[in-house]
Amino acid sequence: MSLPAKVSPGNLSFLEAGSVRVAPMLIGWRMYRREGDRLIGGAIVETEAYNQSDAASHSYRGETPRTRVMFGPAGHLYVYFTYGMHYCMNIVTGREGEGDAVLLRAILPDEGLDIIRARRNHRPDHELTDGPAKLCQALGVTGDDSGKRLNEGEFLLLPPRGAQPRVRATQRIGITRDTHRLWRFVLDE
DNA sequence: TTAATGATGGGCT
DNA sequence: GCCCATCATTAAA
Repeated sequence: MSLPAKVSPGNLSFLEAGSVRVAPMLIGWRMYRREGDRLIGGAIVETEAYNQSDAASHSYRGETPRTRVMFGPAGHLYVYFTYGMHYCMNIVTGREGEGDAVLLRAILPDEGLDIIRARRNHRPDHELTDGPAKLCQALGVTGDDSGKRLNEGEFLLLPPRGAQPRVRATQRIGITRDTHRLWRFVLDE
């Protein structure tokens, strides 16, 4: 992709809706990270919604130093460290103070594949970015990126290339509370 | 193909 | 001290 230095990112105000509404809308949008003159990333194919009413959410027990950016304005990255070795990235949604975010669980990479393959230790292509921590590893995202705002240069959230794809809702993965909610959204072939 | 398990450290009770 | 919004490896079938 030959992207101009100055992109026109479009209006991200739709992120101010609640995460349960935004998470399915994000399927098909494209997340890229700019490293020098390279772009790394691709289309989002799996998301999960989290909010403060939700016992599985980091924001459930209120704002803490860790979750501060999750309670900030929409359109920022919330990155957390988990299981002693992994990072996961979220897009903050909703209104400031709500503690609302969408976890990015998987993308279909289409830019920077050589870099992604190297970072992912040359695993099979279908295992490069098919989990939240794999995605962060592939894009080189760490806790240092938490709080960064989208579409200000380094992280780009771009609209789908074609029509909005079909989306399927399922139960979320890897949580132990509020598991009944159908707040995981995947691209429906 | 699926199932079980160890790695590893910050956050919070 | 317990709990993870996980992953890669190994084992079983």
